[in-house]
Parts: sequence; structure tokens; C-alpha cells
Amino acid sequence: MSPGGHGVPSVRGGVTPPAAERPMRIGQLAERLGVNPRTIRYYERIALLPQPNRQPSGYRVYAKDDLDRLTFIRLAQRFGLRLDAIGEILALRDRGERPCEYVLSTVRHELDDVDRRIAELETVRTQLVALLVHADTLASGDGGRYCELLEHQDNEEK
Amino acid sequence: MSPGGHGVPSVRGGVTPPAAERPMRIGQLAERLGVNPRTIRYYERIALLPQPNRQPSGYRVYAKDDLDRLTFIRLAQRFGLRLDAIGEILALRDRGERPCEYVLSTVRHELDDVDRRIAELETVRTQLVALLVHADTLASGDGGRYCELLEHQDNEEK
DNA sequence: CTTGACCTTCTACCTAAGTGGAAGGTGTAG
DNA sequence: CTACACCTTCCACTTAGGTAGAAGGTCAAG
Repeated sequence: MSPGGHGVPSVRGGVTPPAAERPMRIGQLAERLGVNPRTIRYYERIALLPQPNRQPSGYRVYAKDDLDRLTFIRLAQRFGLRLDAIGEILALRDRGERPCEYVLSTVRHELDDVDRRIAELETVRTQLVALLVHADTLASGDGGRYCELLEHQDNEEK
Repeated sequence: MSPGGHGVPSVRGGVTPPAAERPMRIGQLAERLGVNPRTIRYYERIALLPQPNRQPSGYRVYAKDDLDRLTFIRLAQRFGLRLDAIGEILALRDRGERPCEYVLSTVRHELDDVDRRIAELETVRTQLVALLVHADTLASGDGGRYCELLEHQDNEEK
């Protein structure tokens, strides 16, 4: 649980870069962003993140660019974008194109989808509430085939 | 695509039962309820449906009971219950217990869950709308690192 | 007899976004 | 030296609810 283990490799250059700039290994990067190191490897596997540089030992080494990229991925996720869409955005960016138009259309689709899901859930919610209200007025006495509650409600709907 | 293939086996008894009562094979049962026959086998595999009787050929034979049970399963699904919860209800019923209390508590949990999901989606929706509004006011000119749109929005939130 | 619809089983695959275990290498502290 | 945290890879598994393919059996009609 104690962080840091065996410390950061000594800085070689004459200047000491700020903490954010220092190369880090997967554990440090993961901890900064509150993600699982496995998740970072997963992102690399699905090509959201590029193949990182490696230490002679094989350890992955990350720099500020990777931190930014990963930060952007999580940001876009918070906006509800899926990893494949994020991948498209990143690929556009990597090719030097401005992805905003793509992002916009993705976002518009996402909005439609969210509206649809909310509407569905509202319907379900209404049914559930009706079910509970009905349960209150229904003292006890189950004559239904499986569950009077559900089946009665079904009849009401028709 | 043409229905019925080689017809219904001749009725053996002296009385002709109504259509709903006649034994049927998986295809007929599936078609009546608008489900895939594979789905019915799947339900059997996960023990939502009992092992059905079989013709000497091995074909599954279903009767009204199965139709009712399957109808109930789809009904409960429409109420947002998950298959494992439906399985519990069915198992209670099979043991002769009244599942309404169980159903109620399941439904209450489901309601909480639905409310939570709606709230989440509303938040996402708000963000998406804000994003689109911002996009309108933003003529063009991308100075952001990955996507000005998303990153600007992120700054607004803090 | 052939055709064709329907049925059987088995196994594997799908989405989405990861997580888990196992076996083994690395690097520093005590 | 050992201990220990951290790293590597590979492969499999998770959730939920199914769907798809392959190889083969059944049954009625033409």
C-alpha cells in the first residue's frame, strides 16, 4: 500500500524538470489518473495509446504527452463517448486533422441516444411506480398464475 | 419464410383442444411470442424453463404451461427485471411460495436503480447540450491540445 | 427419392470496458 | 543474502442476454 517503492530514478539533466514532466512508469501514471495499470495496457492494446518507450528492462516509460492523452481519454469518457469514438478522434488528431466536427457529430448522436434511453427509463419508472402503488392497495391474496402483481399490472396497460 | 411447413400433427383425442392448448414445437412457441427459438433453448439452459417433454425424434414439445411461463418471463422483462431475478421468482413459485414480496423488493431496487440511471443520464445530457451550445458560439479555430471543444467545456466545469 | 423446413447438439462468438491469475523478471532496501 | 514492490507477458474470465455456424436427424410433400 505504501507508495513509491524504490524511488524515482535520479535526474540526469542539469535542470530538474517539474514533477509533471518527469518520465514515469505505468504505476505512477496510473496512480495519477486513478486508473488501473491494467487499463493503461488495455488502452495500448486497443491502440488508444501508442507503444511507449521502454527502459532496458522492458518497463514502459511515459511522459507528459501520454499523461495528456490519457487525461483526454478519461475526459471524453466522462462526456459519454465510447472508446471506439475516442479512438477515431485521437486518430484524426494524430493525422493532424481537427476532430471537432467529428466530435460534434458523435456528441449529437450520443445526445439522441441519451434522450432515447431516458425516455425508456421514464416509461419503466412509471410502470414500476404504478406497480408499487398497486401493491399498497392490494392487501394480500394471490390468485394469479405466477405473480398477481405483475400480471394485474399487465392487464391494466392494455 | 412460409409458415407451418409440414403442418400440425393430427389430433389424437376425441375432442379438438383450442389452438392455445395444443402441444407445439419450439418454432411455433417462438413465433407466438416473437422470440428466437434459440432464445428459448437459452432460457432452458439457464433453467428459466424446465426440461420440456420430447417427441420420440427428440423434438421439444411445449404446452400451455410453457407458453404461460415464457409469457411471464417476457412480461417481467418488460418491467425491467433481470433474468436472474425472474429465475428467483419462478423458483419461488415452483416451490409453491408466493413471490410477490420478493417481486416487490426487486421492483423497489429496480426503481432505485432506474432513478440513479436517469439522474446520471440527465447529467450527461446537460453536458452534451452545453457542448453543442458552446460549439455554436465557437466559429472555428482550434487551439486546443486534442479538441478545444471538449477541453474548454472541461474548464468551464471546474 | 429429393427437397426443404424444421429440429437436434456442440461450440464459439458478440458487445464494452475492462479485470484476474500465473509465471517470471527487475530493482532497491535492509 | 532475502524481501518486497513493481514490472512483464499471455490467456482467460467477467456481465447480460443472447446469436451464429456447423454437422447432422426428422418429417411431410411432390
